[in-house]
Amino acid sequence: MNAERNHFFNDVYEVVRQIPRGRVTSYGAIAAYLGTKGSARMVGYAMNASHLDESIPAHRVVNRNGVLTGKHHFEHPNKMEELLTEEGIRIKGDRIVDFPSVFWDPEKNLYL
DNA sequence: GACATGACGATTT
DNA sequence: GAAATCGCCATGT
Repeated sequence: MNAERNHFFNDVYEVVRQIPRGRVTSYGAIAAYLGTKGSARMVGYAMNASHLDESIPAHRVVNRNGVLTGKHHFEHPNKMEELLTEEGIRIKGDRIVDFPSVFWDPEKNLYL
């Protein structure tokens, strides 16, 4: 069948899996890394479907503000914040403290 | 196939 | 500096 159709989802999942522990990245960064093929929204959309795959640390993906926009899509709204805190990331409200410091850019750490 | 929606982002008001 | 607006494009109805 058309594996090409899912190319975007597949790529997004792969990049997300490469995120080191204690780091986070943004939807836009992933989209930019894959190219302009998909906008940041598509990344978020892909993550929505990621709930089918347990291997995807979706909690390490936040929006460009460092806000846990997708926490409500987890098993429990607190799960995302909890997981990040476990990895040494401090959360204030729904926002990551010192976000640029824990930000992981695939373009700077991954080589294609 | 038109209409509405969405885990975003950048720009403008 | 917060709120509103447009652009992005796949997915569901």
